[in-house]
Amino acid sequence: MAEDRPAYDFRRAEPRWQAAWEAEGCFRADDTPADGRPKYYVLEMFPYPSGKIHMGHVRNYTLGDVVARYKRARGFDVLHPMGWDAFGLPAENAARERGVHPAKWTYDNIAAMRAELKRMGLSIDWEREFATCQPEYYGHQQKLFLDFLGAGLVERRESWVNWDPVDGTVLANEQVIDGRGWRSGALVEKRKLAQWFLRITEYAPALLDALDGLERWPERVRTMQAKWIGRSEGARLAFALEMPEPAADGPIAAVEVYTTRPDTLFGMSFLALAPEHPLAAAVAARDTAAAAFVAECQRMGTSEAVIETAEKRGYDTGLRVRHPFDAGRTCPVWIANFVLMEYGTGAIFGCPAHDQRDLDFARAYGLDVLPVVLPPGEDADVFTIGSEAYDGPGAMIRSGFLDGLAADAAKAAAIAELERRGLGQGEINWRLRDWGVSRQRYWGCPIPVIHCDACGVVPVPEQALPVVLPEDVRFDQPGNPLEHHPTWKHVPCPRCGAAARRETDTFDTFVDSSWYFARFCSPAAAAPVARAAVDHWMPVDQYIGGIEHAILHLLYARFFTRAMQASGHLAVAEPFDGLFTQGMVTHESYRAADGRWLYPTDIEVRPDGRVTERSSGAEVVVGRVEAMSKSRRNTVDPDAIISRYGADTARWFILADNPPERDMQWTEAGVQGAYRFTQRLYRLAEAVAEQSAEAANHVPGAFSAGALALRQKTHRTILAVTSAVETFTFNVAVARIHELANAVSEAGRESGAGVAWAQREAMGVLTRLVAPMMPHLAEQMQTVLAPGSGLVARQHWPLADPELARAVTVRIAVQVMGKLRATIEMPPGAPEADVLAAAAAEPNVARQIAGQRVIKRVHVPDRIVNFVIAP
RNA sequence: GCGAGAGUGGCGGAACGGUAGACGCAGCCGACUCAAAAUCGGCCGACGCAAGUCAUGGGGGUUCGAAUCCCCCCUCUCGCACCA
Repeated sequence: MAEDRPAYDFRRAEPRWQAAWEAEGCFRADDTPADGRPKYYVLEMFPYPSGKIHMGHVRNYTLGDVVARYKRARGFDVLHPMGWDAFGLPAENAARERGVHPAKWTYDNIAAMRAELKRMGLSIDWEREFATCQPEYYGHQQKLFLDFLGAGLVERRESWVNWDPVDGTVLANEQVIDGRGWRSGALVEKRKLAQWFLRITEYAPALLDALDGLERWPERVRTMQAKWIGRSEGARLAFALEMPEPAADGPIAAVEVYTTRPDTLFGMSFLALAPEHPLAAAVAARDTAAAAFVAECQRMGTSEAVIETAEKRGYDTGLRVRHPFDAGRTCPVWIANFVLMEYGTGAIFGCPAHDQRDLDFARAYGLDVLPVVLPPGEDADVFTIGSEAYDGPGAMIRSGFLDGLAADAAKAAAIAELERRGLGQGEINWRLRDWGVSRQRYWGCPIPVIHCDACGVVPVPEQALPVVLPEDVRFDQPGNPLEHHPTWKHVPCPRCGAAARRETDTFDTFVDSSWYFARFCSPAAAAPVARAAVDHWMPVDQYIGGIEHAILHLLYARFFTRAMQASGHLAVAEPFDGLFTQGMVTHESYRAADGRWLYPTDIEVRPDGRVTERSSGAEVVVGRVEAMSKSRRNTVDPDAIISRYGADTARWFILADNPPERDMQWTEAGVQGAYRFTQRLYRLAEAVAEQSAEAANHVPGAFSAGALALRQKTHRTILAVTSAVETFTFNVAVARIHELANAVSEAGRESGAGVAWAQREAMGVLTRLVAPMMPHLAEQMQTVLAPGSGLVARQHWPLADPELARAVTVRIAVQVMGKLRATIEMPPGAPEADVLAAAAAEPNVARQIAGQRVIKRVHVPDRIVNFVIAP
């Protein structure tokens, strides 16, 4: 709890130091710096301006600020900008629900959040700030799109969207709840629309291969991206239909299938089509039951998670396909709700014995299960499949010319045979799909093309950019306001001059966030980027953000950077040299007896441990610790925390609590502990400054044992904290800082030679070690310890004296049979014979090995001795 | 459903394959105080008088030695392409 008159008054100090940094321009960077300092570009994922900053932001920007301030202290020229991911659905929802214009809502939110971020004392170059909803930004994005179009990286084609038939609107996946539109409650349908795609699949091999070079990315993010890109080797083959099926575009005689398991072709028992497959549509055209089934599948929406978790269902079309290797054999053709049109060819062959999904489907519909891969050690005559498919290695059985081959060899043999018969060929396939960027919404960057009846799709000429969103739009009817606007879309064709229509779709907001990091290098440039600036600053040296962006945002940004490279905007292929992904901020949740969620500020913890509602005194149920969310009301307002405890306290608690890649739990007790530490450090600085005033100027000739020990602790702490900051283990850095502060306090209890000097040295080091984490407090400590010596924000990171940091003795653990029996103190690097002798001489050890035969003596220098006794 | 991670005292966590529990929070005891708060000092995994034994989600394995490496399982988290 904040005392009435604390020793360190953060309420006065924090604004004062923020003003001082601002006045001295401490955090400004140049687009193309002239001095020779090495560059370091620190970037946190920029926020969506939702209205207020939340603890996730505080955590993200604290982590980034520690890196930025630390690197500055290490002599780097640091670029640390901030902006706003300002387009998106919530602004439009606010417009529909409250009648406020998206632009006003967004800019008001930005103003509020900027003020909150500034109170955190972040070392940001605010002169580079921009919002993606400004024409000065998105106009350049339109230029990039036109360049990509010119480079062949853009395509227009049809794809499926979620359609709300009542609201007459395309729905985002998150707006589809249990198959119904969130606002209308109407059953959602899938609809085909012509849309713009960026051809990210063109870069699939490059995006996959380059993952190996991203050594400063978390392994798990690289793994997730590799799996997402999903390279697979298999075969594409055609199954001839027994009878061609008439269809609108002419009869369909065969179905193409992509498979990674051509070795299991002899185990095939059915063929399954996606509900959107052309053959499924052809069957549905003449078969009302099929049409009903397809329609039902289409009501599931487009989300893959929903499709794959739904019960596996199918419809037997009555059609049959011929087996490619077995002329006499045919298999039924089903339409199945779990087959995805977007992957492969939209049709699969089912081998239930060796694929779990196929097996579940076969069991549900009584289809054959034919094992063709025999696991090692099994007998072919009795081996059967129960409820689990077998996808391990083995030898082929009941597979004609493949019999006896191992599965791998069988794949190659099956592909060779398909090619010989002209039925198919080996193929490398990618799970990654092209990036659909069209959105039927107002609050986004307009796609800069014009549709002309005569000329087709015509790009907006560059001199006509930016295509600016109209401001006079109405949200009182469903659908896209750009579509309804009386004049905006009506323009002459740039090519022939005839009446034409603007594209009314806007870009996916992922496009906005796919190049902002490049724009930050030269935010005022007349082109998307100034070449000299991006060449200097890119790539981002350290990117920091939530793990939830591990795939989409980071993959799109990687693709965009390559596309910008291909179109000559910059030289690098990869945007982020180092990546750190932080965990979420969580909090206990509270519920009243009647089920209402309560805010942490609504509750009270009684001395007896009971938790009650502040207003009524009624008992409160303490729920799980969960990610902070408005719906559960388990949120803590950063602004309130900063007002009550100060920015440094909030920053310190966030860093001290746990490793930053893990979820952290926000607790009141934790914040209070952090607050007490800020006060304690400041009091310690005052006490040391007072006691050692006369010691400040001359180094003592001699140091007592205690003074020397403190000096050693100080210099070891420099090494430990440096290494902890470098490895993002800030919680360990905090622990080491606590230890040094404890050591300074303890040293104060003796009065040996040089103690005061050593304490002063320690406090000077502490000031600079805490500066990246608690920058305001560090400045204040310095005014006490070394008045008039300038801003800590401009000072160099402390250097450890290697002589003082070196260990004088090491403690070696002595084990007998792997169990600890004693520890011994030895000089580092002591000869093995001495160590073993000392170890064996320990009474506890001697007792354990007396009368036993020692068959092995393990000695790991400076760490451990282990005596192994004969059994 | 598929893909990727995580799990250590009452709590957050520390620990190059080498003394499990650093540091902090909470708690307990003491000092200061008329008293409380703040502050300062001490104790603090479980069982045991002790020697010691047990203990890193559960079960197996590798090793002189496993929180750490391997296999199986459980629970939780993130992602699944129109939330950002």
